Amino acid sequence: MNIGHASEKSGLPAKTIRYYEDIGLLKPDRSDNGYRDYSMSDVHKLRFLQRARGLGFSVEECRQLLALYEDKDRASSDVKSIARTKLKEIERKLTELRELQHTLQHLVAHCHGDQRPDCPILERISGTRPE
Amino acid sequence: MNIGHASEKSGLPAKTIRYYEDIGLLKPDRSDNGYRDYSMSDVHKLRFLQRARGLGFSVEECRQLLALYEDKDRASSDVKSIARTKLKEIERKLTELRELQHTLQHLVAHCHGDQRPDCPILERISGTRPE
DNA sequence: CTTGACCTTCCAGTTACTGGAAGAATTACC
DNA sequence: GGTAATTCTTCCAGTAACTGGAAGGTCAAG
Repeated sequence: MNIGHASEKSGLPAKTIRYYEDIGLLKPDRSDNGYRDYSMSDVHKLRFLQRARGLGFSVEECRQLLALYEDKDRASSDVKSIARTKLKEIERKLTELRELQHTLQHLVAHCHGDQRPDCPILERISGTRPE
Repeated sequence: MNIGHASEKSGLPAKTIRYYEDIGLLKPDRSDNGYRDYSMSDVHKLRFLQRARGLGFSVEECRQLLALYEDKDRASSDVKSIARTKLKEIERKLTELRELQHTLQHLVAHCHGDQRPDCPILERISGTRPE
């Protein structure tokens, strides 16, 4: 599969896909014509990268998460340790996202565009006064 | 409140706080000595920025979300429209985060570090085969 | 057989910070 | 009161993670 198709399947621009190769996140085969040739596994990685980056994980965190898949020979305790660390992070993100969700839901349901000077949107957005 | 204290309260480095001022996300008062002076409202904004950026929202998206608070005189239909758009985005992020969470939970619970060549971690991480 | 879409590499520009220098203001200690 | 450490200021340069564009090779359609 060439880069255009991989781009469609993963939701990442071709530019970004080449960049991820540059920094060593994946290394697709090359066809005889020199074109990159992406396997299904490559596409899975790209799709994962597209998601994880959009969820605020850094490229280095993504590299670690991909390594959980790549390093199947890694001691399972290492894998579990990394996974557990990331799980805590995910739970934090889930909580924060739900708080933001509730705030915006409240805004949609109750905001009338008035000038109330004590509008508490930000307090709740910022998590200072979680609902 | 000076920048060091605002940094502590918001979880953002002072450098980043000054940067956010440079690009117009907030404009704290200045004390007589020239030091920046942050109000509680400023700190709420900073805390919100810290969270929203960590959840994968761009600075421009954050600017829009802050505007929901700032522009209280904006027509409520505009506010609601923006909020609804962001709500869809948040729901997508929540779904993706939960999928990633389930994958890692599975990994912690069942991975034994073996060499199974058909290890389906990535398929599930990438959302190609959601659980 | 050429036109157009898609691929290649390379180099420069953008976004969102991040580090460090040089100097002024405040606080902490003797 | 003096001075040393801390915290603040601005400015300028560097990094991370892309993103755009040029110059050119490959390939499928008409």
